[in-house]
Amino acid sequence: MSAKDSELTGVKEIARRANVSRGTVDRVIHNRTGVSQKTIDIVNAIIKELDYQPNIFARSLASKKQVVFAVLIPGVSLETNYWEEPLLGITEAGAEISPYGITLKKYLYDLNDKKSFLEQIALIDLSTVQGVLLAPSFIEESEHFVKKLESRKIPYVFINSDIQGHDSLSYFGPDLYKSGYLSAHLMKYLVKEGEEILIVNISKEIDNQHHLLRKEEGFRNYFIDKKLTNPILKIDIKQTDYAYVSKSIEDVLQRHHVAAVFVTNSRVSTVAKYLKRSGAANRLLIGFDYTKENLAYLKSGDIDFLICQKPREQGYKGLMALYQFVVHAKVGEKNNFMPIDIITSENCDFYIN
Amino acid sequence: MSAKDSELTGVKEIARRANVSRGTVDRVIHNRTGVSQKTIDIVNAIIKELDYQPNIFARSLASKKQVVFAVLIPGVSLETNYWEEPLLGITEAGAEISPYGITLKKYLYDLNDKKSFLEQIALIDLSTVQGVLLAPSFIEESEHFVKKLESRKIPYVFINSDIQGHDSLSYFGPDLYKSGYLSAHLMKYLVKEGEEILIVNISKEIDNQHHLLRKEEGFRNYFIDKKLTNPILKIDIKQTDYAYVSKSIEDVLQRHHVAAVFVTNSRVSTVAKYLKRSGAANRLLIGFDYTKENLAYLKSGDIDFLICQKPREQGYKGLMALYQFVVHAKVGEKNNFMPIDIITSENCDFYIN
DNA sequence: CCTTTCTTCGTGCACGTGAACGTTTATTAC
DNA sequence: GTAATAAACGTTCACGTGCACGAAGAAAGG
Repeated sequence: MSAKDSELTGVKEIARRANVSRGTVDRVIHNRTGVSQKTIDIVNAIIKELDYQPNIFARSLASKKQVVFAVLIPGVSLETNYWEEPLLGITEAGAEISPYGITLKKYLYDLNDKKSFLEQIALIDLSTVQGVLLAPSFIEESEHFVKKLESRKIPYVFINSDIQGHDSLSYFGPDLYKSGYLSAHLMKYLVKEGEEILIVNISKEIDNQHHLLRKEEGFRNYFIDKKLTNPILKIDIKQTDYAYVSKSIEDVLQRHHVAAVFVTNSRVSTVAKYLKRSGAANRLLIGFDYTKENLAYLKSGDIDFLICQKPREQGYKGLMALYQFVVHAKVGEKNNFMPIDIITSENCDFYIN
Repeated sequence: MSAKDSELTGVKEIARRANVSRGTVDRVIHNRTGVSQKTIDIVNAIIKELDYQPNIFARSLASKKQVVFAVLIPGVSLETNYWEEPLLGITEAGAEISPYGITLKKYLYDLNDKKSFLEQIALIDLSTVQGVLLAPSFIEESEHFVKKLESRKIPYVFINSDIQGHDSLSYFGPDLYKSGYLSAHLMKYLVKEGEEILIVNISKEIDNQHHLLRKEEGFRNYFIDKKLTNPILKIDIKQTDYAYVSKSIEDVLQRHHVAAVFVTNSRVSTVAKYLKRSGAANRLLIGFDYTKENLAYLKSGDIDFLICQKPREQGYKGLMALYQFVVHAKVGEKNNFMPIDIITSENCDFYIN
């Protein structure tokens, strides 16, 4: 750590102990050719023994190589500007580490369009990339992509939603199951026993987004765990425009007496809009994310609660974790669940995304 | 920014343009002696023109100097472990920047003892310190200290509470006035018009801690702004032990019919303890901070709301701001108010301090 | 045995800055 | 005017690492 240990550390010391030159040690460290297996083993043993950490200052000085991170997340869409926030956090972290020679390349895909996800992936030149930060919105395609990353030994960090069973460096985002669970908990307080509850999934790609599915699972399991008898209805709405959404909701509300609505993503404002216009705003409405539209309906009383999970921090911390690993070889926690913030009209003015 | 600009930047280029040697430029940059005023002016002009930013890698490589930051905050006390959290954030940031040669020196004082604050200050050897992160709990003493820092041109960052009118680099903490204001807002929802409200300040050094005073001010002003008629009582309790606190509260409660209690700091658990024991827990109780004790009373229903303001993040961001300034000469926002989180028994399990 | 080729390794320069040391020029003292 | 001193500036090495170049030795082929 301290500068005085210089005689006991560094490539020079390793070389001295191994009775080889600095160049040879360097070759071992960088897995370059031209070293006998015997020497490799000796050097590696000493590296391990000394717990050698390369001096990143000297390294960056000597090498003109820039470290490049690819960022693969949704862009802002017409229906929601949610993804502005993670991007802000990412940009902030990017600015912080840019003095250390890190460059970001951003690839923004359309959350409504699986094809654009693949297109953006195709644009990433993996041979020039030392790490990837991604939101794995489409399960299968993401899995395929991260397998490619793994085979190339490129570290990657998930944000916003996780894919289990893969060797990601870490995950920063909600505990999806628990956010659904908490939403149910909140709802229980405000509906009476036996009243009907409606779950609304709005997404062109519902089946591919386990994001929504996990939340629904958590929500339902709360009612099961607590042995509550409220009937739970559900609709999947695969078009995101207002006309289609409102019609779908209307359909259900005509046939059922729904006391509370749970929208599994930030599209809750679309539902709020309909409920308000149709004069049915007295129903309890819970949804996700502190977007501009949602905020307006929260303030007007049409949305009762918004669940929010620090989108900006997800981006910031996700990128930082990647940086800490790639540059400093520091491994942090694998799962980093964001707090589940409950936003109401009372505290919304003080919330920071 | 990029490595290719190397010919156009750096000390070498400055020297070339000024027709002097690198050594002379170096002397100007570091305000060392041995350069004529004329040369100094020329070099400085060029530095400004080129917007020269020293290469921190080369700098740290060449210089064995360690950067030292002093951290001056309260230690954990018997009554509250609140200060664990800022310290955690500080330690986390410290670990992150330690590869860049930053060392922390921690000076923990007793929040209940003004003398210990002065003692810790006396321990700080300012000639070895390049920056200070502090919680200015005692107004006058803090002012005196930061004046000394200013005269030595040592940058400093406030956390937790701010002192106006000083040249701090920045502030990370609550907008005290607004947190009082929001508390009042919450309280309004749950008391009826005309019911009596009690403000409780618990601290050995109330008069010195504008922390408490500003919160009270915000709280009172809400009721004034909204033209509410609830009588507002107040007690200052200058001993922090349970016996004394409970007696003080009991005193008031016997003489008044109090519907709601607002405790201006984390000592709210002491009040909760009394209310619970005395069987008077049906009163609304609002206080501050996500401490272990408070959490227990929140879950048991004896505390209704906790206002919390990211103590850990205050520490983390405060130290980072200091680092960004000292090492990268980056100036961020001066006032960084933390979000005002409302913790209830519903979301407390998901909160991150 | 000599030449060629390949494997294995050592040496030296470069990165941009800090700082000690050396050199030149200007100033002062006698 | 000369020596002594001070002021102003130039030169050089060091920091730890990456990388190009080339050397030494072993292996292979004739």
